[in-house]
Amino acid sequence: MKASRERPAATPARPDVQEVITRRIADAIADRRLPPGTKLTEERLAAIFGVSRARVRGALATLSQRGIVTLRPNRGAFVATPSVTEAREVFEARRVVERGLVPRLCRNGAGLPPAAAARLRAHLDKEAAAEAAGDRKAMIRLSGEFHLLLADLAGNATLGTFLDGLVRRSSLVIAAYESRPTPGCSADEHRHIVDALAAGDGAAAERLMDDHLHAIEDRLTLEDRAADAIDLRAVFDAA
Amino acid sequence: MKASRERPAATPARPDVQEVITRRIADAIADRRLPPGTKLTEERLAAIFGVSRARVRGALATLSQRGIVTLRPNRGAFVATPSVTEAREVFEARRVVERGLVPRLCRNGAGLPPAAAARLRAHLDKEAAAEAAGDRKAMIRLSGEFHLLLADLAGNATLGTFLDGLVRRSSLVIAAYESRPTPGCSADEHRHIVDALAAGDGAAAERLMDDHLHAIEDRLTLEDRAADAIDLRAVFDAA
DNA sequence: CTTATGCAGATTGTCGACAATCTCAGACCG
DNA sequence: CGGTCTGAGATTGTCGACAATCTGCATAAG
Repeated sequence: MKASRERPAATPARPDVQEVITRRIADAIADRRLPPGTKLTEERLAAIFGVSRARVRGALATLSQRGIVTLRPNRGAFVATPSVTEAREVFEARRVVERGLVPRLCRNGAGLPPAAAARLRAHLDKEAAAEAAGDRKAMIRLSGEFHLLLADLAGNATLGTFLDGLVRRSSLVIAAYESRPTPGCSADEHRHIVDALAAGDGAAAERLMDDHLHAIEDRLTLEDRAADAIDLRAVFDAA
Repeated sequence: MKASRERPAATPARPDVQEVITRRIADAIADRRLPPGTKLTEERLAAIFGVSRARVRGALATLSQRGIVTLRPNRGAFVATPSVTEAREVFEARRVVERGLVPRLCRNGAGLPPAAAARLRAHLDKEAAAEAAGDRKAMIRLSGEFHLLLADLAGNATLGTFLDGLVRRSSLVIAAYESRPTPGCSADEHRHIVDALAAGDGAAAERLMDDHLHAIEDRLTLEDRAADAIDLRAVFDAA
């Protein structure tokens, strides 16, 4: 009557407090309710979530490892403000991973499995609806979820969780470096990618994916402008 | 007199206990001194390292996030024993990442920068020396470091730390699933890859890298055989 | 008026103690 | 003889308290 190590249903309703707090903070950051640089005071968060400080501390530690929170010794935790080089690294990493996903999605020209195509089309419809409604918050969220959906359909959880971290960091990068309130976003580009995948044209899909990620990066003004990164002497020597 | 956020030399000799413990455990696992499945009792480790349990706890938590330690609620921490699907995922992820590294290493056919080539050749020599001396421990370590060196030379820290985790997990997979004491390892294959990179032949390098990683995977007997994964009924129904 | 100095409040870092849970062995029963 | 139950020991989960450190403001000196 032993339920062996993998318990499919033996752990039905254990929310695992630590995990929940971690995700709530992560989601708040992804939704831009907590912009880059925000101080995350342990005691305040502990009070908000009704848990002990140790719990919040643990959550902040894991978020720090995922690169979306910065831990400064004796200073506390802050929502990460990615540096310019870090921003470029994140997009480069995404291009590597997401291009690598393509062959798994359209197996040697056979194209997407019907179920996968259906899920992607459904997602594209949601994106279109959000765009039509002008729901900016939903657009941001759905745009990220599109890429995670691809990882999910590729069926590699290891790459999936890595990509999840990259997408979250991308969101942070965009929050830190976007100049205008984003021109037209890119729901169309997603659709083109799905079309190529469905047609089994891997080469085209890889190219479109690469272009898409480059386009997102190019929309940003990736240059140091954070207050504490400015070299005051250089600023005034130039004048 | 402010030393702004990035302190190049202001934090010279702060070992950061937590980090040190994490790495010492991780290295012990990589060196196979702690084989898959080993119980990691908090109090015992705390006594060994001369620190409080909370510190060990933190270290185990981060190792758990990197996938080389498994945390079972109310049971404690164990060196991870990757499942077969997880093993395949890790190698697939490595193929994606390491193939993606190639274009950055030999920029559009220009080949490796001289400094990079020198470091790689020096590493190959060390590998050859270890193989000649029959130093199995060193061979394992150097073989992993070769791939990390590639990530380092590619200059993307984000992909680098991800690959570091993948290499460590690969080591765990090999420890769990290798049948014989490894035939001839693969120092030669590393040399071929470096040759292709130096020649600026990216396509060849990608192919060699892919083959190399497939070869490592194929040397393993990737089938469930862990005691608690065997379905006794199926075993005897077949007879 | 600008620049040092010292103090108070707030926040993080660390630890030990207690409660909850699991493991294992031996006793007990069918 | 095999299976179940109970208890002791060991281990993990959780929390609150105290010390160390930082931040900002008031005060004093130049």
